[in-house]
Amino acid sequence: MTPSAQSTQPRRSDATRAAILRAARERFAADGYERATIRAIAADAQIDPSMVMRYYGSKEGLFAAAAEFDLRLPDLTSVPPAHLGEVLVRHFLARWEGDETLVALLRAASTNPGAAERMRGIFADQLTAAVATFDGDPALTARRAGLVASQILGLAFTRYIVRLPPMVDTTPDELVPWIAPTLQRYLTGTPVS
Amino acid sequence: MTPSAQSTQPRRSDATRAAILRAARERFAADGYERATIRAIAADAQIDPSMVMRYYGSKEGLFAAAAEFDLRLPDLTSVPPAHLGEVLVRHFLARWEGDETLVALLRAASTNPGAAERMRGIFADQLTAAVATFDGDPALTARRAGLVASQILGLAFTRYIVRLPPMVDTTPDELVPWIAPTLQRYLTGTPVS
DNA sequence: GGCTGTTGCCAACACATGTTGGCAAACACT
DNA sequence: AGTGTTTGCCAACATGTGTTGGCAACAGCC
Repeated sequence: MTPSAQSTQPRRSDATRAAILRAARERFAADGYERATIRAIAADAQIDPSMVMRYYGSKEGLFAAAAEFDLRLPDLTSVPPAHLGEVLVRHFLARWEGDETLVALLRAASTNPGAAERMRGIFADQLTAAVATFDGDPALTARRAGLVASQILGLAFTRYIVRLPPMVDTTPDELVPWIAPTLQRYLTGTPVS
Repeated sequence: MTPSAQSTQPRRSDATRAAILRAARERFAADGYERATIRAIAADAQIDPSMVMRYYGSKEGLFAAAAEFDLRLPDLTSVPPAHLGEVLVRHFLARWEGDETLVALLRAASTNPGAAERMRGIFADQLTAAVATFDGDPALTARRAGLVASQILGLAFTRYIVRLPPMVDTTPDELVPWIAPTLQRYLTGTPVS
């Protein structure tokens, strides 16, 4: 390790590292944490299993690196309040169609405590923070974010994990008019008793 | 095996079978399919691991027996149409608070294809059938059931699996007025474009 | 009593897993 | 050319897994 700035020197093994990460994301998404073996990931990346250990320390470390995930939520203050729900569904659907990281995280969170913890962090921090930008009541804010998470994750769970036929066969454009009003009410509505 | 009626003879090992099943449900619910080992289940039931094999054939067979699940949906034709959503949330929350079978199924469905298949069957058959009793349009019926499943399973996933704080700290009575309108619209509403 | 089927446990097998240490080749740098 | 570091592979270890076969104790029945 160089004592001075070490972040900007490209290493010769960067390609290998990237290949491992890509294979890991694929396997974790397809098989979940325990079924995705280091040997299988290494085989996909066409390298030796011991390389994975050297570069990522352990299986947990590899998962931690592979499941780095940013919701990339847009600035909600610049969205017309009446369109918040629609913007959010569209954003989420677009965000994880084609990026298997969230599926990997979702599958792993079911059985791996560390993954569940990370999932909690992502939604508690990023989503709650976004909701807080336009919601005044701090007590309600967390609940609103939790409710949105329940519908969003339920959508992902039924569509990408369980693969319920009616949820798989429906296009995002067909889904939006159903889901958007739900999120809209969770975000800006008040429960009627 | 007796060639005649064999279903009504109680066996001496019924207590053992039941203990295994109870321990299996607990372990599958707490750890998921792969982490729940036959040895741990046998230890919980205070029995030898080989007994599990003799009575349930294999780990998959044990899971199949432990994850038998009936939603026990009420007759929806006798429910005032305007209260369908509320009745359903209340029913689901009551149904799986205290019964860990669904949690076991939910966890396992994330990584085990067979469990996912069973989950698909449960919701496709039982829920879609229930919706069909009051919904006229067959094409829409499946979609309505899928949408309800997405919110219901999302609720269970965030509350019992990921354990998002705002969803865990909320009582069923507080949850109902938020979730009920969602289900109500999925069941009887029409999407606005 | 004797006999048959059941219940239970022990020990072991075959295999897959995460993980480690050593060693050869390729590289970077003087 | 020479030296230290990095990259990669091979072989192996320790452990945990589902699963199997054999053998003792027991219950039920003639």
